Parts: sequence; structure tokens; C-alpha cells
Amino acid sequence: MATSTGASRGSKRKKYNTKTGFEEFGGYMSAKISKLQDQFHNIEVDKESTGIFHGVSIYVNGYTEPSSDVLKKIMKENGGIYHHYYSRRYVSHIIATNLPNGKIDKLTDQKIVKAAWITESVKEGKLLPYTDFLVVPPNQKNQKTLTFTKTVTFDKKAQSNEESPTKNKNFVSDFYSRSRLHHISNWGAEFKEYVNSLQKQEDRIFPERENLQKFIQNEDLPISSEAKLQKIYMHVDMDCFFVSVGLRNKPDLKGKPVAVTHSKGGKGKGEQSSLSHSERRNFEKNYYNNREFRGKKTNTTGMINETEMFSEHMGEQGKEKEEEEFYSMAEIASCSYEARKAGVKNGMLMGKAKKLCPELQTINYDFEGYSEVARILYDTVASFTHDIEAVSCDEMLIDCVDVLADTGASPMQFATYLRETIREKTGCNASIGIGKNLLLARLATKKAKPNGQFLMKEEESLAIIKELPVRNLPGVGWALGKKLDTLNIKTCGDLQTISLDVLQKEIGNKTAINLIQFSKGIDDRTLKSQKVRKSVSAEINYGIRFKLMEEADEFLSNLSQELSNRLQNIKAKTKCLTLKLKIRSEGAPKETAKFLGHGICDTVAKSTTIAIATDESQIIDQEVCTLLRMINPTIEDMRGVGIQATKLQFPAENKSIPKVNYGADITKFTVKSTKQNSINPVNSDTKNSLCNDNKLKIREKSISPETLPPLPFAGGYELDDDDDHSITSFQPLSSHDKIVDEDDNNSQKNENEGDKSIYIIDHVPPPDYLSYSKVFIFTSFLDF
DNA sequence: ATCCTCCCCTAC
DNA sequence: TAAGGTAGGGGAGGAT
Ligand SMILES: Nc1ccn([C@H]2C[C@H](O)[C@@H](COP(=O)(O)OP(=O)(O)OP(=O)(O)O)O2)c(=O)n1
Ligand SMILES: [Mg+2]
Ligand SMILES: [Mg+2]
Repeated sequence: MATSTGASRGSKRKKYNTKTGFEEFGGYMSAKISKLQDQFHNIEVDKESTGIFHGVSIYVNGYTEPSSDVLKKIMKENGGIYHHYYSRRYVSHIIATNLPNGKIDKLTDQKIVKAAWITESVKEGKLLPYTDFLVVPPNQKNQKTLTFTKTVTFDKKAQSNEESPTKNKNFVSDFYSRSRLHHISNWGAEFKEYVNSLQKQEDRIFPERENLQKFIQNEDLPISSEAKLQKIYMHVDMDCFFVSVGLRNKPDLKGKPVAVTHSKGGKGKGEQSSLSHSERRNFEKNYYNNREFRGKKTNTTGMINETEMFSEHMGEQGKEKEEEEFYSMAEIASCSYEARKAGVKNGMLMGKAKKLCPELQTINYDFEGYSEVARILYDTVASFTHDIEAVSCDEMLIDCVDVLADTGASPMQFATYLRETIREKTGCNASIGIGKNLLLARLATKKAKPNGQFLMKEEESLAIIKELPVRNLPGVGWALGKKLDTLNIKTCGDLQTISLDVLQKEIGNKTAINLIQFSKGIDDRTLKSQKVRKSVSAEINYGIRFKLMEEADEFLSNLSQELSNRLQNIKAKTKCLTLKLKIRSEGAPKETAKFLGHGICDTVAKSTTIAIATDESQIIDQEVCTLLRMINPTIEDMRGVGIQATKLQFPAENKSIPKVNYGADITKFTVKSTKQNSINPVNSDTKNSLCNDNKLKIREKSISPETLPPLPFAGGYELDDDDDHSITSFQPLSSHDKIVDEDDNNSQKNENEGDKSIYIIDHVPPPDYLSYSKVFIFTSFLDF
């Protein structure tokens, strides 16, 4: 099916260019084909010019034995070219098992050959004549030309409103420009980077500290001196952020129930279909209400019995009918506190919110406004201190020890003044929670809201937390909450008394420890200072409706471009790509409750590791195209697509690699692990010899640690094989890497705690850029 | 045991 | 109509 699609492109373009704008589409595709072509030439053909398939370029049509990706590999290994798209100009042979009837008579000079031609040629070690493997023997072939039955459907489709939205050339950027979740995620990352840059600044001036001092002189409060040396954290969070920003210039709506959403007043209706809208909505609603049945193993839809669920809500249909046109499936990004009184929540569907709060007013998104206000928020806090951790665009954690010690302010005074400054500069309210650890500060914020501040004293904390539902603890969401509920653990009080062993069995080791600690108000976490990205991804699970493989390929190409841009933005390259798909679950209606939503889906993912780290869209595209064919989903059932990049590397010119000189004096090493596929796995002998003479082996040489450049982040470093061993690239630790201390054998997770750890990777670049690297990881413990 | 890989889950 | 993204923590379970 990949196939006819690719081949039909040319004719489609010819016929419908002016009407449907396919001129551009086709032009784009041609450009893409020739780019891929170039790439194959550069990377593969040059190297393999002696292979038996030299000069052969194939395009695989539909199912073959062996599969298309095997054929691709064979071509690659034997000097041939594999094309993901059909192109009369570049493809010398089409590989197919058989051809759909409609096509046979259309092909003139195309060489359509069975896959056996490839496999037999490999077996013989030479290129056999393709004429012995023709799919259609010459006498059966008449001389009609190439057109496709597909064009009819296509024409109809292009004019109907079922047209896939992804056909729009700007679909990806269009979607992202309107996606609130994309924006908050992106801003979150940007502010983390911003805080990194603040903390790297040499000269730290905090102009607002002076004003804070003036402010507290006017206050009559005594300065509490004994609190000074204690740890003290603040959690600052804007009140109903999107709403507050939206209401800055709408004073008439202040004090009313307001929500930010794409829907105008909750009167939307779903797409037309054979099922009524309320039927589909209930179907999905039932599904989500029964989520405990879901996700056991692949391909279970979570619906115990599809027909049962249908009949269940069919009964209600009469009731649902009249409200049908008022039920909007748009999500509420943020709602005012007046709306919350009626039970409305962030993330709730507009239709449901309208039921709870009929007088709910809606306002539009103002993404520029959020971005501006967030920036002012960060700048405001940064004019007091840089001891910040960015949580999101409307929220951050502050280590207050330094500001308070420097200004003499009490925590409550600082909070008062900070909130007032934020309100002045942004026109929006912030609330602040204060506590001696991050947990208490966060929990205090909940009590502080709206437009308030609250200091949770340690001595009160146990009693306060005891009454809280477990759901209030960070990390307890829908699933864990449900699990704890079935264990009859409802409040933090219940957690305070349960045995660790028992709980670990049920919810996992680490989770149990964390929860029990939290339930007692204990939290040892510190602010994460220099955050390094470990992954980059781009996904869209909205508006995905493909009919043909070609459309999926086209979309993947655009998404690859997006990912490539994101990698280049942060100057990273990736060695591992994952393609993640949402596929309509078996039994789920084809028409989703939400217009162009993903509906009830299974997710499938497949990853690949590539030899050379890359940030190029064509390479990413090529890899994910292959992954798509390996997953081989029913194209019409695709509802979401994502590409993730992991195992990031940061080339040396990158400013993200800090050039801080700590005067590293490395004393101890531990070999931690080897990379997969390592040529020589590290054995204990290697380990001992390396540890004993305190030397790192780089290629054939040994160098002593003193000659190493500063290596300030935990992670892997690729070093030049020259005298100064300068860093050529850096790879952050994965979340599973551990710091291993040789002395006490006490392993701990990398939490950036105390900035005491340094990892060094001895990275031998593959000599021919195709074999793998030999990688050792060392740890050391330093004071700086 | 510990690691690795593939997920699920959570937060905003 | 509607714009259901994304990074990172951590568990399950097979490999070593
Ligand atoms: N499901 C969600 C949750 C949040 N957001 C966006 C809109 C929020 O305004 C912003 C900040 O999230 P918060 O959790 O801080 O929520 P609010 O600021 O809206 O309310 P609160 O006063 O509880 O902080 O993120 C969203 O779009 N969808
Ligand atoms: Mg907020
Ligand atoms: Mg927030």
C-alpha cells in the first residue's frame, strides 16, 4: 500500500494542480525525493560502489517476502539504492509480489520484479537478469500508460470535508501555534534554560534587594534572627495563570466564573457521523471511567465488552439528545476561582464545565500575553536572587537562604513584597507557599491560593498533612491514587502508619519510600541547578487522519523537520530515535468524540540507534520512515505520531557545555558500565588496572587525569586525542545512571547533589564512522 | 544483584 | 468543531 500511493503522485499533480493546490504538494515531494537521493549517494553509494546492486535503485510496492526493510538493508549492504517513494526518474526497478488489477495495464516500461530477484542474486553473489523475475510476464502486458484508480477517490476526498487536516502544508506549525500544551511545555524548557544562563553569569546584581530592605523598615515586624540559617524554600505560582493574564484588560469579567478555551461558550458540536455525538462521547467517557481495565498488555482496548458499553449508554440516549448541541469537547486550560467554586477544574471539557457552571464565560487564548507575563515574573524574581528552579512558565521554586540573610527580611516579609512586586509589574496575582523543604513549600501554596501566602511550620506540618488526601502529594495522580484507594489508603495519615515493606510490594520500591517520607513531611530534595536536557521530542496526537501511506510519510517528513529544528535550537544531536504512534483501539469508533481527536487508542513505539549522532531532518525522516514500516500499522487507524530523540550529544562549540574551571583533581575512578555493543566489554581486570593507576585510556594512549580539561557536568565526555584533550562532545547521564562510590559502595542516584560528582567517558570514535564506539564511564568525587 | 529497554505515569 | 505536548521519574521483566 505504500506503493500505489507513491506512484500515483505524479498523475495527481498533473490533474489537480490548479484546483487543489497540489502543485506545491508535488513540488515539495519531488524536492524531498531528490534530497533523499542525494543523501543515499553521499553516504552509501560511494562507499559501496563495488556491490552487486550498484546502479540498481528499487522501490518496494506493498507486501514482499522478505519485507521491505530487509530489502532496504540488502540494498544498502550491496551498493544499491532503496527508495521510500516511487519516482519514475530515480527508480530502476519496482519490487512487488503482485500488482493490483487496476495497475497492471497501466505500466509500460516499468520493470516490476519479484523480491526473489534480490534474494537469489545475493545467494548467487551476482546480479541475475531481472527478466527472469518479472511479476508480469511480457506477453501479458499491454501498452496502456500509467494512471491509477486511486485518483477518483482522491478527487472526491479532496473536495469533501473529510480532507485530512495534515494535508495543509502548515499543519504542524499551525497546530503547535494553537496548542496550549505545546506552549507551556516549550516555555517551561525555555525558562529552565534561562535560569541556567542566569546562574552562569559572573556578576550577580540583585537591584530589588535594596527595595526589599526599605520595605521591611517600614514594617513594624520584628526581624526573626534565628530563622536565618535554616533552610527555607518558597514555591511561587501565578493564580489561574491564563485567566489572570486574559483578564488584565477585561475588568468587567473579574470576579466572575471565567475559563480560557478554544470553544466559544460551549455550544460546539462534534463531527457528523453515523453515531450521534453523545453516543461517541459516552463511549469514550465510559472508557476513561474504566481505566483500571486498560493497559494490561498490548492491544487490549480496555473495553471489556464493546457491545455492552454501547447498550449501556443507549438507554440514556433520550436524555442526552437535547443537550447534544451544547456539549463542547474543548478543554479548559485555566478557570477562575469563581468557576472552581462550582466544581470546574483546569483540563475539564467545556461541555462538562457548562453543566456545572452554566454562567461560565469563556475568553480566548493569548499566548503572547502568557509569554510576556511569564518573562516578567522570572525577571522579577531574578532581581532578588538566582537561586531558582524553574518549574513551569507560571511557577518556580526559590532557595531563600541567601536573599533572606542578605536583606534581613523574614520569609513572610519577602513573600509579601515579592507578591506585591509581581502584581505591580504583571497585573496578575501570584501566591506563595513557604516551608523548610520543597514538599512543605508546595503544599503551603495550595493553602495560600488564591492571592495569598502561607508558611507551613514544620511543627504544624505533620498534623496538616495527616488530613490531606493522598492525591495531594506530588507524584500521586490518577493511577497511583486509584491503586492506593483500593489498598484503602485514603489520606496521608494512612500512609504515615503503613509498613514500608508492604507498600513497596504494591507500588514499587522508590515510590513507596518517597510517599511515606512525604506523608511525614520529609523531603530531602534540593533545587536542581544546572539542568541538562536528556531528550527532545515532537508529537502530535490531534488531527491525524491518513488514508495513504504517502500521507503518513509526508507528515513524518514534516515532523522530522520539526524535531531537527528543535535539536539544532539547543545544539544537540541524537543517537537514538523512537517513533511513537497512537492507533485506534480495536472496537473503538472510527469517529472520535472530540473533533479530530485521537479517541481511544493503543500506543506503539519502536526505536532505533544510529551510528553517528545527527540533527539532520533527512536522516531523521529516513529512520522514522523505516520504523513506520516496521510497525506497519493500518494507516487509516493512525491517530497520533511522535518522534523522540534520546542519547543526546552536545558538540563542543556548544555554549551549553560550560567552560567552568574547577581545577579538577581526580583521585578515584570506578568503571561503571560499558555501552551496548562495546567491542571489548569492561571486565574486572580492565577495571582494576584502570582504577589502580588512576589513568584513563584513550585509544592506544593513557593520559593522567591532571591533563584533562574541566568536566563540570555529570555525563559522558568525548575527548580529543591530542595534548590538551579538549572536549569534543558531551552526553548527559541518562536518568538511570548512578553515581558509584568505590569507598563505601554506596550507590546513589544522580541528583546533582552538592555538585560533587563528575563523570568521564572515554569515548573512542569509530574509525570508519560505521562501527560502534567503545565507551567507558568513570566516576570521580571532587570538592570544588 | 544490576543493567537495559520499553513502557506507564505525572506535572504543568 | 478543535488544536489531547512533552520531559523526566520510575516500574516490570528479561538479559547478563
Ligand atoms: N490541564 C492544564 C493545566 C494547566 N494548564 C495551563 C493553564 C494554566 O493557567 C497554566 C498554569 O497551570 P497551574 O497548574 O499553575 O494552574 P493555574 O495557574 O491556572 O491555577 P492555580 O491558581 O491553581 O495555579 O498551565 C493547561 O493548559 N492545562
Ligand atoms: Mg498557577
Ligand atoms: Mg503552575
